[in-house]
Amino acid sequence: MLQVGFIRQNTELVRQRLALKNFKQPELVDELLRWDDKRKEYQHELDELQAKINASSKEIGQLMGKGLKEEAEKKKLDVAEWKQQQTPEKLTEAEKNIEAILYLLPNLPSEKVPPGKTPEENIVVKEGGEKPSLHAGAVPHWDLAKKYNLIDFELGNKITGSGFPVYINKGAKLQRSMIQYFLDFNTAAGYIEYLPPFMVNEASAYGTGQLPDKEGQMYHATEDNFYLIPTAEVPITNIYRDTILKEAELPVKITAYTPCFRREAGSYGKDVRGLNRLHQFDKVELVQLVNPAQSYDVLEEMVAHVERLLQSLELPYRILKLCGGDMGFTSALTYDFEVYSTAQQKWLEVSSVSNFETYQTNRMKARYKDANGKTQLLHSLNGSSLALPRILASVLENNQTIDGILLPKSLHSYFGSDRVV
RNA sequence: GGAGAGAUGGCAGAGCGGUCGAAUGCGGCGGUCUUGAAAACCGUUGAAGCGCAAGUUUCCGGGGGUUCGAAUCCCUCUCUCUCCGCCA
Repeated sequence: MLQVGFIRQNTELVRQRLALKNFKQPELVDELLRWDDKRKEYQHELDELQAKINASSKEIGQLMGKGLKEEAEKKKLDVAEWKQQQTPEKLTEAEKNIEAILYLLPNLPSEKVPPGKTPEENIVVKEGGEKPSLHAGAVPHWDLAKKYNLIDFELGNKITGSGFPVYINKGAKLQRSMIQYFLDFNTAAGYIEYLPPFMVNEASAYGTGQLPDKEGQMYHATEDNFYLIPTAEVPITNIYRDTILKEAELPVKITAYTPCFRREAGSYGKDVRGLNRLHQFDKVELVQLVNPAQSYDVLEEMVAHVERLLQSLELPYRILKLCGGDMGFTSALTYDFEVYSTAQQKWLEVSSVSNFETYQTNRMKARYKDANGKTQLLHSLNGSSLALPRILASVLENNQTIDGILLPKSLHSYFGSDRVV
C-alpha cells in the first residue's frame, strides 16, 4: 500500500496519479491526511501521559522498597487519575481509519503509464511472430481437443464443474511438457525454481494485495481460513514477507509453477468457451525483488525475457502497455502479452508483467539495508511466463493441419515428438 | 483426533511482578596486535512512531485481562515440538 508520509509530501502528485488510474474517490486522500493529523495528536497526548505514569510507577516501586507505604499509596491515586484521562480508543480509531483508507487506495501509476480508461486505449508497443494461414476448415481448439481427445470439458463438469477441464493423454503430456520447458527457460535466465504451497493464509493474501480488494475472487477454505492461490505470485512473493535483505542478496529472482484458482465471479457468458477462461489453470510465474533504483530496468528485462519465450514458441504475439484505467489495483506499470488465436480470430492474454514498486513490499515489510545501513523497502515485480491454457489453445490452433497438429521446435525434445498427433 | 511441553533480539539461550529492551555465548561490524591471516583482547551491534534535538512512547508469537507497575500472573487464539491414534 501507499505510505502516508509519501502522500503527505506529494499530495498533489498523488491526486493526479489516482485520477490517471480512474480512481473514483479522490476525497479519501484528504480524509486520510485528516486522520493522520489526529493520529499524531492522540499519539503525542498518550505518550506524555504514559511517560508520567511510567515514571510514577517506578517511584512507587522505589518507595515500596524503602517501606514508605503511605507515600506510595498517594502516588497510586495520581496514577489512577491519569489513567482516567487516557483515551487509547481515539488513537486506535484513527489508526483503524488510516489503515482502512490505505487499503482502498490503489497503487499510483508510474509516469510512463498512458492515459485512458478502457482496454481499447492500451498502447500496442510491439507486434511479432507471423499469423499462420490455416487450411480451409480450420477449427478452434475446443473442436481440436474433442477430435483428438486431448481435453474433456464435459468430464470436468461432471467431476467438479465448469471451468475445470480434464487433460487427457497427449493433451496432458503437452501441458506437462510446456511447464517443464517454461521452468527450464526461466532457470536458465537465473531464476531460482520454487514449488510453493497452493493455499495461503490471510496474511499472505493481504501481503500481495489480493485481500481485501479481491476477496470474492479467491476460493476460501473457511474451516482453516486458507485461500487457494489465484497465482503463484502470492506464495512466492510472500517468501520475503517480514524480511530484511542485504543489498548483496539482490536481486531476488524466483520462478514457480503452480495451478491457479479463480472464482471469476461475474464473468459468466463471455469469452469462457474452451480454455479461454477457467477456474483452475496452470501457470509458470516470475517474481523479482529488487533495488528500487533498478526496478524499471528489470521490468524491461522481464518483458524481453517473456518475449523471447513467446518467440521460441513461434506464436504471433503483441505487447501492450496498459493505460491507467485498465491496470490492476496494485500495479504501477503493466505490460500485457497477447497471442493471436487464428482459428478464433482474436487476441488472447497470456502474460502480464508488472512493477509494483513498494506497494506490495510496504504491506509485506519486505526490505533491504542500503549502502548507508538504512532499511528501505524493496520493489517487487512479477510476470507470467506463461499462463498455460491460452498458450495451449493457440499452439493447437495455429499449428493444425488437415490431419494433425504440429509443434514448434522448442517443444520437440520436451514432448518427445515433432507433432501432437 | 487424544495427552503433554514450548514460543524471548540474526542464531543459541537466561530472565524472584518493579532499577529488563532484556544476562551470557555465537554470529555481524569497528579497532588493537600481525608482513598478511588466524587466535587473543577492546568496543559496538534489534525494530517502529513522534521530535531540529535532548528525549519519549511502543514491541519478549497474536489478542484480551489482573496490577500503581507484566517478558514474568490469568484467559484465549495461532504456531512449533514430543508421545499415542489415523494416514499418502
